[in-house]
Amino acid sequence: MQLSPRKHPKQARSQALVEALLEATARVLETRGYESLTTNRVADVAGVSVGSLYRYFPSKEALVATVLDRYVDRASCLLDATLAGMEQQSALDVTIAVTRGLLELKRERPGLAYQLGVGLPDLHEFQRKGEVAQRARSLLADRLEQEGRSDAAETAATAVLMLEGAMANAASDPRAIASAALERALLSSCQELLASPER
Amino acid sequence: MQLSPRKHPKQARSQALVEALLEATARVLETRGYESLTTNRVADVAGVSVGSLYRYFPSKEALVATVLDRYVDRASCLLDATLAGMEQQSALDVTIAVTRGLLELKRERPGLAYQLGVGLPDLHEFQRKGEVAQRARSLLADRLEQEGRSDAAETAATAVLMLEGAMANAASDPRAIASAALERALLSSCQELLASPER
Amino acid sequence: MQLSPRKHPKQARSQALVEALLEATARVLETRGYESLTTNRVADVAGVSVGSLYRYFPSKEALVATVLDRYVDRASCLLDATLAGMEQQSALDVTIAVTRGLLELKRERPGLAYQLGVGLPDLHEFQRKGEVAQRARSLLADRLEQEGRSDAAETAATAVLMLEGAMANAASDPRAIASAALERALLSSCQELLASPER
Amino acid sequence: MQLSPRKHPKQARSQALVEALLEATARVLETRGYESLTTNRVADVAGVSVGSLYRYFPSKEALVATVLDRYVDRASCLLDATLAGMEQQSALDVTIAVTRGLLELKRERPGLAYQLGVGLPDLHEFQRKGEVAQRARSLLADRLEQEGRSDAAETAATAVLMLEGAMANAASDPRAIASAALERALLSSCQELLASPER
DNA sequence: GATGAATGAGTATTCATTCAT
DNA sequence: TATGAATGAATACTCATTCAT
Repeated sequence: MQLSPRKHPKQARSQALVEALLEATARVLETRGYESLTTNRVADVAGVSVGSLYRYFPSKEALVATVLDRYVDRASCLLDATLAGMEQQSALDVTIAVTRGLLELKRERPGLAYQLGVGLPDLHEFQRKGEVAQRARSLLADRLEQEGRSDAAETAATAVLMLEGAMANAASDPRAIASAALERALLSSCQELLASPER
Repeated sequence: MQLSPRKHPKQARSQALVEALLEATARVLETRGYESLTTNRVADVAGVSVGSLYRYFPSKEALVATVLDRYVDRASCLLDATLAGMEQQSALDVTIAVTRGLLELKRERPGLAYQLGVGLPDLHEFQRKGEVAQRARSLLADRLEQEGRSDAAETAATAVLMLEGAMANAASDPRAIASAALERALLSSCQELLASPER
Repeated sequence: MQLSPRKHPKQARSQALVEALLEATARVLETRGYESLTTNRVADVAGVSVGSLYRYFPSKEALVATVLDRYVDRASCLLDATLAGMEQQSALDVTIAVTRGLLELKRERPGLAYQLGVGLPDLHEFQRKGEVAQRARSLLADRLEQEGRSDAAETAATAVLMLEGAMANAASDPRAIASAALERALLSSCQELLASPER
Repeated sequence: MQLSPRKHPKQARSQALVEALLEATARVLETRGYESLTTNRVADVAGVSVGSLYRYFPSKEALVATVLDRYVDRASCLLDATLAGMEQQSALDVTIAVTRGLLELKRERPGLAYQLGVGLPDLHEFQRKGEVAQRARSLLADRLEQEGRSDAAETAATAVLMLEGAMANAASDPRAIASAALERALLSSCQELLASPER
């Protein structure tokens, strides 16, 4: 019996393949956009055959959807993590913390953030795209309501849409998304929107 | 007796056809996105044959580019019109006025605004997409510099990116783009970003 | 009652139209070749509408076939005219005379001769293309037989094919078709082929 | 035990496919002409899908150009081979030898020879069509000059044009191209044109 | 399992032909 | 009758997906 150098050779290989494909997809998305993403190109970049691609992903859309899923998962976890220790804090503080986190996330791979944020067609398979925004919206609405805001839902929706749009758009320019000015601007708009009691 | 209802029957027909095609293009864009826009579909929706489409537009891209052009033209004129009577006013006031104008424009056809804003691939034919944002950026930067802001360029870039992204994203949801809260939020973020001297 | 300036105004106009179309067809053939000949291009060059083209010619092929017909007719008449006064002369002399005549004809519009000779696809409508050659062949064969040649048919076929091919090909280069050397060469090959009793 | 019937299965298959496509192209050319040659028809005749055609040939023109290339290559090699042992011989003898060789080549597939010779439109991709004729012309001109002919260039041009045209045209009729009379006629016209000092 | 050649439905575009004005 | 805008079948080519090796 061998000293398991790898848990499950077969599964490990599969996993590596899947990873290579997802990374290749992300890279093609960043460099060429969804319009130019073909399964053959992805397979090439990943260094595997198209056949292998189709062993692990049933369609081109499923491939991209998985990249999206992971991104959404990370953002969603980040949301959870941020929320974790902030049960007692204000909607504004939470929003600021979340915004900072998401900004940081998007700064890692601005091109990918941009393409996943605004470059995907509206297909059934890509529904999760809006998931984080939705969660953030309802979370924020709840808090605002707890804080006695009567326009909680509306304000939350607005804030999320604004922040998301601004970040996704800024991600089209790596320098813009990285700028401190953007961060300041986003945070101050949060403040304006959330800090004060409604007028 | 009617007052010449049509100047030139021929031209009127051509014009009607062109309009029908552009409107069909806009509709297909709104409902299916660029990815699913085919020349045959546009011709179908316009109620004409593909051949007619190609009599007036040399390519699919030219067709979409014309829809884009018109939109950009309207936005650009709006920019000019807004600027016209505001030579003496502050960067903030001008930005607020422009933002209101653009918001109103995008409220007309949110879906179209969304697709033209973020749904087009980066083709040479669609270069004008960023034109208004660019003009707005340099205009704003100039004003800010006149007002003595040392971070004029950066602030202008940030403001435009934010506003543009926020509006385009909000346009994906007709109710969001129409909401008064969004307008308030955008304007207050303008205020935050532009009103005060840098800190 | 008017002093008929033109016999039949209507017919005259029609005739002018037909001529314009045929000349335009010839010109397009010369300058662009059959591959690039479109009915719209011909109508443009003729200065009339496509609709008018189709009033007088049922199809693109019919149009080209008519140009071909006229050319074949001219060549055929030339053949008749040449033959007319030569009933008593040798096969060689007749062939030389005919060759000279055809050469002269092809020198008028080398480009057209070339395109009609070798540039047309093998369509049913263009069958007359080979007519002159066929007539020449049988005529020549008869004479040779009268002169006692046992290989009359074969020799006639060979001579015609050679002369026709050589002339059509040479017509691709206006200088070549016009050269005295070509004429000398063609005539001497006639001599070689026809003058002597078979060996 | 077989002696490696196939070196590389993969390569062998590709090669077979390419051959099937080229043969199908030649056949469609022979039977229908370039005008009627479509990629789908070629693929059908070859018994493969259009997609496969495009795996090996980037365009319809490239496909036909390859058929042409092979033909031109064969003719060009034949020219070289014929020339090889004839350094000391007369222009006439060389021309006769080359003519005989080309005639033999064209007799293999008269229809293909005809279509490649006169049935292709003047496209950039088909430039090699005139290559053999050009080489023959300059080769012949050189020899004639060495032999003291003052009209070397002109005579060479005429001879080549005549022979080429005659052969291509004769190839339209399998019996004609195969006939001994044609060969005799061509050779005697060479003789006439080249043998004697100019008159 | 992996491969990549093969497939063929789908898309942009052209052009002969028709027909409303 | 003349016009030329409109039609739509046909063609070159692409790319997601399959399957024989």
